[in-house]
Amino acid sequence: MSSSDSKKTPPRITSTAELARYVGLARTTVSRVLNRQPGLKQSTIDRVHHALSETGFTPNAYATLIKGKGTSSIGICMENLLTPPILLKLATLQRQLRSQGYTSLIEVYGRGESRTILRHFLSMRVEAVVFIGHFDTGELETRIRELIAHKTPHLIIDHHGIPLANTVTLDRAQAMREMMNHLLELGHRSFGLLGIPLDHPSRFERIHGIRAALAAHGLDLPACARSFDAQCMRTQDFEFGHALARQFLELKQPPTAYVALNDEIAIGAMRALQEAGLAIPAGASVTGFNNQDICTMMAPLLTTVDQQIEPTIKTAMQVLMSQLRDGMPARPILRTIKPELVIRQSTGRAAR
Amino acid sequence: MSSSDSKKTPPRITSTAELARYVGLARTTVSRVLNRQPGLKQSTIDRVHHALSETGFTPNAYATLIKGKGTSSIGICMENLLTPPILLKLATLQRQLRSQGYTSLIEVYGRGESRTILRHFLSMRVEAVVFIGHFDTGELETRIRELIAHKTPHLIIDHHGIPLANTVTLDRAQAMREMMNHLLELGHRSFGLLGIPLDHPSRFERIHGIRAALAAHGLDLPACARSFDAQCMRTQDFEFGHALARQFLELKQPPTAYVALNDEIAIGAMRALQEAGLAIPAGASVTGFNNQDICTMMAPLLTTVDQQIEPTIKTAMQVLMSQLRDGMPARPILRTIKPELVIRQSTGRAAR
DNA sequence: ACCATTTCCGGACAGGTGTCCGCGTCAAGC
DNA sequence: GCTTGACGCGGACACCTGTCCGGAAATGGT
Repeated sequence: MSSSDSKKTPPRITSTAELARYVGLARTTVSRVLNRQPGLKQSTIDRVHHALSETGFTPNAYATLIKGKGTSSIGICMENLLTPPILLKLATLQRQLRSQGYTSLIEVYGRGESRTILRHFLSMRVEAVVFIGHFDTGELETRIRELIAHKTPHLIIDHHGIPLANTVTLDRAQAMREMMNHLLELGHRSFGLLGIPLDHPSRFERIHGIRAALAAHGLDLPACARSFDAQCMRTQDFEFGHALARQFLELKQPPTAYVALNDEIAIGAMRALQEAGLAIPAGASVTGFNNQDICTMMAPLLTTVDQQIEPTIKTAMQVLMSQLRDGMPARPILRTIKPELVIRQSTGRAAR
Repeated sequence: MSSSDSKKTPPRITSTAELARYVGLARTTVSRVLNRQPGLKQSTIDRVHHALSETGFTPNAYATLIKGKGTSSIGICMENLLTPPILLKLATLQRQLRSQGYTSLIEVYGRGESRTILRHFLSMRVEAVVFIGHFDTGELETRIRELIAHKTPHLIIDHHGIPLANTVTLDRAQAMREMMNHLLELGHRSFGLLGIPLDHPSRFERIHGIRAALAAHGLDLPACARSFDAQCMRTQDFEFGHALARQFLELKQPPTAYVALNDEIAIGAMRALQEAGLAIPAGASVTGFNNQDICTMMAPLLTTVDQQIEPTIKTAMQVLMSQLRDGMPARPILRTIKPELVIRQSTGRAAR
């Protein structure tokens, strides 16, 4: 009655010692099997493996990782604002990290929680921290300073404007320059900016690109472009775009071209314009940003800017891996990704 | 030269012992401060806290969690297929878990990787595992069996059809019944199903609801509904819906109402129908599923089904917490969420 | 039966933290 | 100057795994 009743309920094993007792071996022997050390009889190995699959035991990861010899884990932060392109980046990054043997700790958080999150990451001894998406610049900069002081590598994807941070970001100034050139060549001279305030720091890059393109044509930004966004309030993007466009339509001289912060706002605006009886692009041109799938499902198809997600993540991995290999760089790394203008049907010759 | 040069570079501290040496206290004293034990002078506490913020030291989580007495962590699994509603659920769930003191380990994986992921979770001693979204049923069932054998609580959100699993899911049969009733009352008698195969197990629920509604009106499913999807191939949903609708338009008698698996497919189909010169809803009705933001940006506004994400996650939390408190239930828990039909403009009286 | 070799045991240590306990120290009160 | 109490010190143990090492046991061959 000692060895024949184990067929029913394999006990719950929580340590290698218990497993060793269960199969009648020494703890060290079991450990050697688990770590594929040589000098073991095949029958012993099989015996352990059998018990392993029978009980579903897994060695406690925390015990192995105490020694601090590399946890092989990366912390990834994102803000609550989950948009499709950001998520695509997340999934791509996690897959590539896993293929390199790294596990990722992901935290989605709201404003003011970043301190807690970062402390959690550090207590988990992550080897690097990645931020994806847009954040509160001040809060983020504080976190970056802490990471640098802590000598933990970091990387920011898609948030430009923190000089001391390692950054991989789309060249949004270049994107806006190309977009504006496209519109200028079509004869547009008055522009409505949707979701892009003229003076908000987080949109500095875009405004800079717009201004440069206008200047190259001998035009002045405040004279021919207008924005209704006092500050950056991004919720319910579709509705937001819709409301903004309606505001523009109340002007005596509405703009002939609308440049939106993203595809959702552009689509909302398109709808408002169409509701007001304007044909697109005959009556007004509209441009988006991000080139999400939905752009090809609108009538008309939306002209937009492609984010180049694959190259972005590829570059991000390079920057990350080089830091993990060689340690933190002397100076912050900045890599910009070239955007790609995607011209479809929502832009056309200016009326008049 | 021994105590005045520490202003420049606070050393990198990696253990409480080092921190204790740094502030000139005993390791145990520091530990007591960190764990808020009574019987300590305020000045001592301040001294430690100051050094703490100065060096940015965080206790090694792995060392504390060795003992296995509750890691307070939950594993969350999702498939590569990241859709907005699924992500909204993820973010909501993670936030609620955090407010209850749990951290979440998130893994986004592709087919065939679930075994590795689950082993990782178990080695991290998670207290429960949550699956969000749609999965390969066979693979998922195997994982659930392992979890049950391992006495680890689990929960599946939004994947119906595994009897032995604890499940929280939208009542999709009910949703389809209501939707079909709506269409039947409008006079529709021939239906095109988009992305909903008639015999695929993962769509069983929906077909069941559709069949029930038809039967209540004395109608027969195969006679009046048709689907072109041989199997469940979901990539590029917009394109998919577009292609499916075009296929239907080649029939001699195209259906008067189209019922889509989700909003994206419905939008793609709407576009194909409109391109073919059909007005919606005058020429044909189209329905979506999920009630994503974009539904209100289409012309016409899309009739759809709301997922009730808040109640879903609230229920999920209840099921999770009850398991964590009282242990695994004797019988699997099944909670269904009542959907809400959202009637907008894309459905109308049947032509003829 | 003896010896050599393979294989396994069991003890030991390290790694960082939490906790308990006895003892030393220091200051305050009498 | 003594007692008393408050507070910090430092040793010890536990948690679980990986690894090393000497010795014991089993196995194989002759």
